[in-house]
Amino acid sequence: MDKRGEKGRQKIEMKLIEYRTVAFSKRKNGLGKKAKEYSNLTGEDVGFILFKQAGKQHSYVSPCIEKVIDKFHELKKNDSLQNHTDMSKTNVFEAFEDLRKEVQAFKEKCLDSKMSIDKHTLENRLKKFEAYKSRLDKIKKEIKGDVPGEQFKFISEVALDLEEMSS
Amino acid sequence: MDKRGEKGRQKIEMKLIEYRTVAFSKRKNGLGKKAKEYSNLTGEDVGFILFKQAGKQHSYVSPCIEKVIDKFHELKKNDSLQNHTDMSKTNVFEAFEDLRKEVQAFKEKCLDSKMSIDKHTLENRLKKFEAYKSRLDKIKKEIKGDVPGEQFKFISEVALDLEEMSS
DNA sequence: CCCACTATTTATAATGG
DNA sequence: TCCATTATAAATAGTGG
Repeated sequence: MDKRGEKGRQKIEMKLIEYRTVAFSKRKNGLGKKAKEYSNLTGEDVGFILFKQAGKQHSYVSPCIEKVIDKFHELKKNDSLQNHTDMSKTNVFEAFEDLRKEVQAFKEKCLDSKMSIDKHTLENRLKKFEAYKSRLDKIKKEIKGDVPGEQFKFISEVALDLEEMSS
Repeated sequence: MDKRGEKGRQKIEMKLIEYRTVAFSKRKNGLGKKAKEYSNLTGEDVGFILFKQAGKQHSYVSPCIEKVIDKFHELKKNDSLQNHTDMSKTNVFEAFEDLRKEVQAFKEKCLDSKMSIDKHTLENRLKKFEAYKSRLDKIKKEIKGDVPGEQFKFISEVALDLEEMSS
């Protein structure tokens, strides 16, 4: 008998659908799996954030990102005491977005031949980059021991329910 | 003739491999596609970040996250002038991670029956949540008009080359 | 990097527990 | 939410341009 149309995967139009908790859960897991595979293959660390809109079913926070952020704060304290470096950032994502901006600005200055960078500024920038970089290394090293059974890759996820508290 | 083993997809072990730029590019695109599909289906906004390690081939920044962050800064200025609200956060990811922490702390206080929350504190918290929420709404509204051809969903990506500047 | 093609693997929709 | 099964859809490794 012809089983087509009865069961098995059916094509889904990519538009907003509701109350498909099982399907959403599978896709969220799939997204995490793909991110982890990409990370394992390339060596890049991957983080992602889900912003949940309305009063949907639930909000979810993986323990992994909590751990990374806690460690980040802990190391921030130690670094500022020991090295007197600028450790003002309070969030891994923010710190690295900040670093990206600095790298970009630095590149632009280098490419602009009309403007020469003085050595003091250059040294300060490089110091800051080194500080951030060593902090990431420390975080990765510290977390590695806490995550049992698999190679540490920075796969993290945060889901927020934005409406939940204000209604 | 038997074409198995000659071409077509082969199984790949999920460990670090190098110089597979084409394969990586395909997987990065796939990751973005999956994130966009998830976002379109659920209505949640999704952001992800790639932390690139060593001096690999390239670093990539999508224009989308730039636009969101620029808009965030622009609205921050306006909000603080017009509403005198606390708009100290300088980064979308940081702001929402911060919000998540506040929500969590608030929940814990509510569940702790030994501790009653005074109305003044409660009102201040709700005000702050409302301010963040309206800012996200504004960002989404503003960006929507700038992204041609598709429904706005917060799919953003940042790749960093951490080693590039310090070597 | 892009595109296109093919053969295969992987993800997942539907369903039931 | 989890697990399992099945059939199909989608992703992608390998290759060449």
